[in-house]
Amino acid sequence: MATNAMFAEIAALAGDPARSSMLHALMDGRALTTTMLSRVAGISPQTASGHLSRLTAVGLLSVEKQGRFHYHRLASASVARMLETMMQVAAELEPDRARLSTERGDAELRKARTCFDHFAGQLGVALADTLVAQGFVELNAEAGMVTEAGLTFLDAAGLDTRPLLSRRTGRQGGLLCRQCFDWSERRSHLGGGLGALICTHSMNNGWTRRLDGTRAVLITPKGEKIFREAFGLKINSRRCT
Amino acid sequence: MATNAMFAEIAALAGDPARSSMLHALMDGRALTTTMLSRVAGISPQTASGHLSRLTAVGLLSVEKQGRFHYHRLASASVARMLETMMQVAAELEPDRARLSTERGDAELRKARTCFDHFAGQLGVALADTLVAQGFVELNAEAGMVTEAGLTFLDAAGLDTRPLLSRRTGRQGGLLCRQCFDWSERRSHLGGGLGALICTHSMNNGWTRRLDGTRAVLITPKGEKIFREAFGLKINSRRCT
DNA sequence: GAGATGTTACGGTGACGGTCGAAGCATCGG
DNA sequence: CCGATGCTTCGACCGTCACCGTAACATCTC
Repeated sequence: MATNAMFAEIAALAGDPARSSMLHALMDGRALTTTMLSRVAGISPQTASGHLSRLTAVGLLSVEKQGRFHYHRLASASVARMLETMMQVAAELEPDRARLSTERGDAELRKARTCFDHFAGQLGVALADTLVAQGFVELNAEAGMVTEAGLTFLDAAGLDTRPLLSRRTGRQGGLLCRQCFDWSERRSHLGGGLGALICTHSMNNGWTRRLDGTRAVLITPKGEKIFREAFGLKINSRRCT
Repeated sequence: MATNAMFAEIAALAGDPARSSMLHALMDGRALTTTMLSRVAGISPQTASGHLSRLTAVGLLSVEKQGRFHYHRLASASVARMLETMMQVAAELEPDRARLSTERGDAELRKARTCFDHFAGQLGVALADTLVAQGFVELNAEAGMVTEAGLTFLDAAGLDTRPLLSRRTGRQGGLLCRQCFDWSERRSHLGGGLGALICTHSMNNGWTRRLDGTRAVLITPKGEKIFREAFGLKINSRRCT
């Protein structure tokens, strides 16, 4: 099998701690510079440069030059999903799960973060929960679907679902969509095109914004009001455990 | 992040060519002995034993001792899905895709094979296609769903869908199910619980059987008749390209 | 019990690759 | 034009790990 060698190469690239750190830092879909990533990984810029060159050469990353800065990002959504899946297995195999809750800087990450192109953490799970509770979305461990009522609701909320509907295949149910397993909440939340739509719309309309330098996401007062009143979200009652 | 170290360790384990070969050999869900796996990887049994110990220690594999034989298998469906996802990225990043079609022993693999617990290859894709064409299943790039008519059809074909229905969450559509992207056909096919149900039922009823030592699957005359008459499958017209 | 087979443990060897310092190139600002 | 910043390449060092012999243990067969 020809892909076997490529498989091993990809896994080996992801297997180095320094490269692994950099890939994780890029999992929110943003682009970071070489020096930024070297600091994340705790290595010198020279070493980071070599790593990033290799990751780009095989196609895991893509590079965009802006002046003297080189911005690196994940090359595709497939790569992001691969990292998510590996992350999930890593979380499952983690021997001492109790330590997770007492992790130092993770509190904000656990509350709300981006997962390449959609929300995760308590915000992501709570959004999925409230949409399910209102019958707008169906979700199980294997897949998800937006109901007809859900499409109407999303349109009313100002989210343009037309680009998603173009991918629609059948007519019997609603819009089939991807579900993503949350490694910190150990629950399913919305991913795929629908998750991306909600996330970008929230960012563009000031409902949420990124905390600089991390994957953590801040819910603005405006966003909290909208999430509570329009979506029926109760994020505040969901304390960190 | 505590899972970062575990992530790197998992990736590093999968990154060695010898271990990668063994993991691929186990991707059909069967259990193989240490010596069998050493032959697959082209290394000595001693070396293979060491590799398998490490893979088991972190939890990627599980071992079952039967007399002097040690049977190794993938520890969970999560691990299998992780390997599938990595396989998909590897296929996407493969530089010369034309070579795939002329690959030596891959012809049988491309025709019909198992993907941990469900069918893949031309058989898997054709099964999905015919079920979609008859309105029994809806499928897009992100998810899948069995319609009410599909559930009726499966029951009539002798497949017990009750264990799947217990996971069902909503009532509006049908049964949400996992879709799996086929790295050789570059199309979606049925995975998850539904895919596993079809595969095990086919194996148990003699519709298909495994070609010894590989992931390739042989469609028996009985199975071909059933697939053609009951499922409306046209696998023979789909020649290797 | 004796021989054969499957598996694991140990020690030594060799190669791959991660790391940083030094140096060179590109870009921005003054 | 010149210094500063970001990035890359090169060379050398060094730790890690895959690999195989050899040997020991477990199990099955005769």
